[in-house]
Amino acid sequence: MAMQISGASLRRLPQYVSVLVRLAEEGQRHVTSAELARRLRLDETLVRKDLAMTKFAGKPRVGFGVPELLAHLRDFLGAQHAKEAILVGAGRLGQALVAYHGFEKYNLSIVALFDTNPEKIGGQVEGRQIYPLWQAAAFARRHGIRIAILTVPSDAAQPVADLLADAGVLAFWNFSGHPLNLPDPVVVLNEDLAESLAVLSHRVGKLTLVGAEE
Amino acid sequence: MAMQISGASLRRLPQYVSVLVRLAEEGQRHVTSAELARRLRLDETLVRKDLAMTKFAGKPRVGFGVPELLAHLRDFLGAQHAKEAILVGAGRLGQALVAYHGFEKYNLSIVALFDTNPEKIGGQVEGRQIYPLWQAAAFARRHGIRIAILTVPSDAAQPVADLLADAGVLAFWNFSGHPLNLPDPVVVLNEDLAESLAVLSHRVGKLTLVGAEE
DNA sequence: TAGATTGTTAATCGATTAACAATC
DNA sequence: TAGATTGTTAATCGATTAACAATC
Repeated sequence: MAMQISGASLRRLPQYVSVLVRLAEEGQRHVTSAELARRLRLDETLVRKDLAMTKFAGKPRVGFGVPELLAHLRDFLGAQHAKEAILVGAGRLGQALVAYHGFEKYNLSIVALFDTNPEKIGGQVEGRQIYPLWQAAAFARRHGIRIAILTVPSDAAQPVADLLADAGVLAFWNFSGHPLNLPDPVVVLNEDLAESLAVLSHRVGKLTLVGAEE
Repeated sequence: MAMQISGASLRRLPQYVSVLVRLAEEGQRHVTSAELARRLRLDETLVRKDLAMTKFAGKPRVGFGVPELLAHLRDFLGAQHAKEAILVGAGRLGQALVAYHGFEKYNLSIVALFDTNPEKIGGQVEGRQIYPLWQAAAFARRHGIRIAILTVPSDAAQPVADLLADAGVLAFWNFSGHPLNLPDPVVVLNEDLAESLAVLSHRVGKLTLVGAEE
């Protein structure tokens, strides 16, 4: 019992949140699963299942309370606890992530950046200091950091992750493209642009064969 | 017949490519499905199925020819045709993508950037010119651009995509976080950091409950 | 030949969709 | 009450894994 929510369901929750935000702005009090499904092009049963997984109950004949569901989902998504993260690799992608304001919704803040480039060290990005990489593990240990965002070159990913895991980091958001190998309780979320690009490239290849018109 | 390859399989192909590149550098001539599976933590049957979907045949008792399979997969992933893309939204994420050199492997080049910010217009990123947004559709039409990368704010995503689709763009790589609604032959690949962050945030939330030690 | 490894068919698993009973 | 909508159980679908026959 207490069924674990699937990754696929979890990925849909932010989409519900974003629709609910719009509905709340429009002052709508309730929404049906059919309406949510229509807006997100999902099956309405799937919507009810997803919401049921978060333990939120709707009302027959009425639907789901918009502000209540919104608050509930935000809470469920871990927005209740403030979380601090460090970012390793202050290149363009790293800087783009620091500037991305989507984190705040999840109560996640990037408190420091680390890099090996002497020209970057000592600088700031969006008000956060860039420190030398060798200080990262000690920083994580001292501040009890549990989350690290890796935007380092792929060769550096595994050694950096090992160091940080030793220092108590429990979750890695890995943009390096190199799959990480870490002991069990550690959470790794791999983000690989090359994978997506493969899908796009292959699909476009097919289109251009078909679309030989003109 | 001529079974369509699944998105899940397609996403694994770049991983095979990256392992094969390493094996090729080490001078290894052949590799077994078991070895590929071990390195990527997959089931070996899955590896054989994925490769079979691309119509590449291995040799019993020997395995798969490393250079041949590498060339075959690159070709299958659409690396055979040069493809030109434009990028709309020259913010930090857009600039990070322009600087990301993974595209080249797929023979995809970003030929121009577009933005509404007058301070950015006329500037360059990695040698590519930034033009005013209102010129994007005409540019796409004139140069026969088939691929657009959207790194615009979420409100702007749909209207920009509509304009570009009208101008003949067939594929969108959408980083805006706003799901796009486009007529059928058009390929849309949504990349949503918020979805991934939801997964991470929820998993970390669980960990910190358990990890109440210390 | 014998045996390692492929390629493919069958079984399992998990996620989505359909059907429908419960509820306000 | 009647009927719209939820919540849940059953059916379907697709992807992964297991079993095994084909092959060099």
